[in-house]
Amino acid sequence: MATKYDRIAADLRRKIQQGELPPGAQMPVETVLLREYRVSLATLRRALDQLAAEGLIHKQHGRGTFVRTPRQRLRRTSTRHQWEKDRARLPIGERFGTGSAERDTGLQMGDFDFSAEYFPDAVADEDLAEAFGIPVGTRLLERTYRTVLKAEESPLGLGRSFLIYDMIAVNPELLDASSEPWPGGTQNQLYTIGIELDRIEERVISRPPSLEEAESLRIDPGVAVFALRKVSIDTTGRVVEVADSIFGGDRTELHYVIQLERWK
Amino acid sequence: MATKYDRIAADLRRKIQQGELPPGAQMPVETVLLREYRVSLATLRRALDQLAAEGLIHKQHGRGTFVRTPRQRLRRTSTRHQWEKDRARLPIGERFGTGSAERDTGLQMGDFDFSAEYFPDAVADEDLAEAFGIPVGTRLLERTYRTVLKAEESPLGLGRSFLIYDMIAVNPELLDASSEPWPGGTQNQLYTIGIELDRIEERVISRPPSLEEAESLRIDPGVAVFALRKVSIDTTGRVVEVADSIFGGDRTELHYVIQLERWK
DNA sequence: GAGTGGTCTAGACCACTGT
DNA sequence: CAGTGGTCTAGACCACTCC
Repeated sequence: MATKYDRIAADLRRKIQQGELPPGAQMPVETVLLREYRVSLATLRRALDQLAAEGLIHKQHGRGTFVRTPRQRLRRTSTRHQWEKDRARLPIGERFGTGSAERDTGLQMGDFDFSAEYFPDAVADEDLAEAFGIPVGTRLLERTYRTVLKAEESPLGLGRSFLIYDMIAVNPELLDASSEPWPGGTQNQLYTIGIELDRIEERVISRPPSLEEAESLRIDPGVAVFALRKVSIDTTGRVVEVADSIFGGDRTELHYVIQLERWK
Repeated sequence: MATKYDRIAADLRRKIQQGELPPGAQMPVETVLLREYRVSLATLRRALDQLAAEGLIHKQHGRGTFVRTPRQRLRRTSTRHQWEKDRARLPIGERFGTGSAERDTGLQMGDFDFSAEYFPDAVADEDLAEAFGIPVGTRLLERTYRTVLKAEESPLGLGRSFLIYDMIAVNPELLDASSEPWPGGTQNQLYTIGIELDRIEERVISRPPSLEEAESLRIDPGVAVFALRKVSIDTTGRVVEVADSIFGGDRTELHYVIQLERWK
């Protein structure tokens, strides 16, 4: 026999998928469900936690439990990098207005709240030193990003980017957080100091969110995150940027195109 | 104040990371931990479930709870596709011996148990029909794979691949499961019927495992899986293969290289 | 059969949100 | 303050593994 919590979860899942409990609706409160299913609180909560891990419902302490709008997963494409490179040398007027996040989501600049903080006194720890191929303790510019969709409460993703301080300091504008959001993105910033990217390497793992990540991404218990490390390598083979991003696992879809060389 | 289960989980995590509870060792049994931390069973189990979700421990009903060997995450690279394409036209002797899974892991053919099942009477459902761009009901060859590392209990991944039946039937060998593992992989199989791939598109999401997936991948409660859909497109623009793979989220690392075009 | 983890109960009390 | 979900307890009984 399947467990009680499995059967309760399956029953509620069916009610959601068949529209009996429509998107946005408040779920019956725990006391009602307890009466309805005649189980103990622990059993009921286990069933609800299962649905929350699937991203079907969203529990809010003190407010209630709600059916999630079947949110389109945010698509993050690998072609964004070539697209960004193509625009990096355009005049500012053409760079302005939309960035790669807008391209991926099909939304406009104004739909986003985009906030960045700059920390010009970061230093490379062991992990970053290895990723860059530089000595531990090298001075870095650290930038943290948080991209929030105005229509929603929770950020799409969190990001931390690292650049080698001495490499970029030749353009003081790049050290200044008030220039954000920079039209054309990082690849244009690098272009202003004569750097062209050759390739980008991305490494993706899945893991449970940290406490802070779960909080700021408004992740329900049980939902994993994508942790993505992007390493940008320029045409001379140097690592010029290392960036770590976190995306909610229930809201994100990663999309990669691998172009193959023709047979001769 | 942090919760009790958070403090217990943090304490045990520290003991594991500091080597007090070494990899492979059995964790103290629940009754001991209950005495040690003076909490109720539900609280203790919540702490242990948290560690299991992180992949630090592995619970086995009836046997005990064990510290996981800090297993290297299996790296699955995007360059494997180009590598496989380069080998697709080599004579059989050179194709034999190692495939792309071996290349990614650095292991030899003999380290794997590789099993495949063929279902020549599959038909395209709505989802597959859309992915292929063919009518619903079109006949497909479905192949399911399970790659098991002999040194470990659990499979590295599960896979289901779909090919259009009429497209590949011109080479009857391709319809025969007993030819597996086919030296040179799917790209060589396609080469035998005159198909060259132009590009591969991969779509990755994270979600909780189904009951069957959790069972066959030996996934602990709370660990998410990567669900990867690979779509292969040939030089004429046709979709020639659609393959879905499932990887344990705590054991897998996806690696992508995005090569950029030079500025002119 | 002894020992392990898995399910489940019936409660108590706490913390957060809104009015 | 009323109403919601979050934490926690002290038990009972079940299911699986191994000797």
